[in-house]
Amino acid sequence: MPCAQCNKRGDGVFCTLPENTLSHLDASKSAHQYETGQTLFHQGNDAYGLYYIQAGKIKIYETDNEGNQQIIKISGEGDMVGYDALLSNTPHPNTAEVIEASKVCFIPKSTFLQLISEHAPTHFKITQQIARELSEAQHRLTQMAHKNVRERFAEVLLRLGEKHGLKTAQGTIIQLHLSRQTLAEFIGSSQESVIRLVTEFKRDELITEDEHFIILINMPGLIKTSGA
Amino acid sequence: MPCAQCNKRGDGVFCTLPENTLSHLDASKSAHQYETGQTLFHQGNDAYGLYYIQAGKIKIYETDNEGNQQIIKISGEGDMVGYDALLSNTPHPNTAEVIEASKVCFIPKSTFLQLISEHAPTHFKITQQIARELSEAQHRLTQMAHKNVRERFAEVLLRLGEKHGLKTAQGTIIQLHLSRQTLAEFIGSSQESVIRLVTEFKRDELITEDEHFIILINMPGLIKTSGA
DNA sequence: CGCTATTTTGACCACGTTCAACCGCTGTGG
DNA sequence: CCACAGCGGTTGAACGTGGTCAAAATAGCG
Repeated sequence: MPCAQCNKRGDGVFCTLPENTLSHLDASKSAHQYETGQTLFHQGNDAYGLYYIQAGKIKIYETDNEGNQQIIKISGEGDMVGYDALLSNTPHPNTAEVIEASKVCFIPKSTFLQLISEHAPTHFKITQQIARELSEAQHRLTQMAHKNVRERFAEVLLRLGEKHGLKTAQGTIIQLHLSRQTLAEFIGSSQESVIRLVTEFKRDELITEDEHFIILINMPGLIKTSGA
Repeated sequence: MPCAQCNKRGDGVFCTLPENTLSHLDASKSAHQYETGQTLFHQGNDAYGLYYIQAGKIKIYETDNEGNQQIIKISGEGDMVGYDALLSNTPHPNTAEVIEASKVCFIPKSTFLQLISEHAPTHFKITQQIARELSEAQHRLTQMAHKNVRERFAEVLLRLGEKHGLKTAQGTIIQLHLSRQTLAEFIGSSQESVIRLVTEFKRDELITEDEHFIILINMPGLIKTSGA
């Protein structure tokens, strides 16, 4: 599929590219289909290019030297993946694992770097995005340091609801299959604690579950529980 | 002082600017002296420009809604402050407080944005720096989530040693006056816990103190204690 | 020299992790 | 067709880290 059509989707970083740049992008990019469990790259790998998600879900996580996994984020349609390593010119600081069959475009490093050096508005949009992500990461650090597990869990549910939620009459359905273990890796906690919190949140009618999908049914309650 | 001379110091982001841009910078910038306790900006303030530290130390911290302060970093000579808000076009997500008498240059937002839009190499250097900072923030998140207070404290001492340390025969002197409370705000802990850790680390001959300056005297031991 | 802020120490307690056992479901092989 | 293994989820109990509270010691400072 030519970029000219494809780029209308997504977060718009590449929206303002002129035609000739777009065709150059077309020529050097490649698309690939990934299945659940595959990885785009591993922590420590060199960065060879930028990944752009056309469809699917990708989990970005960091592993510490004791093997604990900390989920940074879950990216979806229209998100870019791997740009941090490209830009800082370091190995990937984290791993990108496909958690739902995905179609992903790959843009080689040289093409990407040339693109941003020649097209300032696109470069600026990317800078903006990283700056926003930096603020968010620092905010999460503050949360992690000072909030207890219950508050962090409520917070994560709200964040997932915003990015991956489908609003229905019933509530906001988080459209991700997440095991208790995975949820625990989000908030830096244990599987067992997450289980007890889910039970509690259901009892307090903040959430329900339907076929492994968590549904947020009381946003104000969750916001209050998150301590915001 | 003209930028042409001044910029030779610092981290080199503005190194490669051509003469005419540099003189424009000269014309619109202003320098100011700040005393301990003053702030450059408060969390929630709009961003009016970029701050460039010529001398001194500035503490960047985020305050949560319960009043807990989480220190993001301590910036010193040659560091830029406040660029995240400028670039993401949001209010400052944190507060910049002077902790040691400082001389700071101020570059208005419009000048800065024009500068990076016209001079791609400088823009790219800034993007690189933010990307690196993003990686670091995400790494700290992982640390905060999975390491205990002792490990985090050792880690913070090492990080401070790298950025603000003076290597002597005696060891690495951290050239900052930091109260126990401030150290606690770094690692997301309590004053009392830090006190007990300092006592312990001294007993184990990892550190000593001289006039409120912490001196790292056993780097390998600290690295081991940090769990790396 | 008194007043305040910071540091220190001790005691207590709660949150949340860890360990262990158990349930329910699914897939696999005898 | 049933037995059994394997996996995710659930529950209970025990323990430990580290936060909180209170009070004393020390250091700064006008």
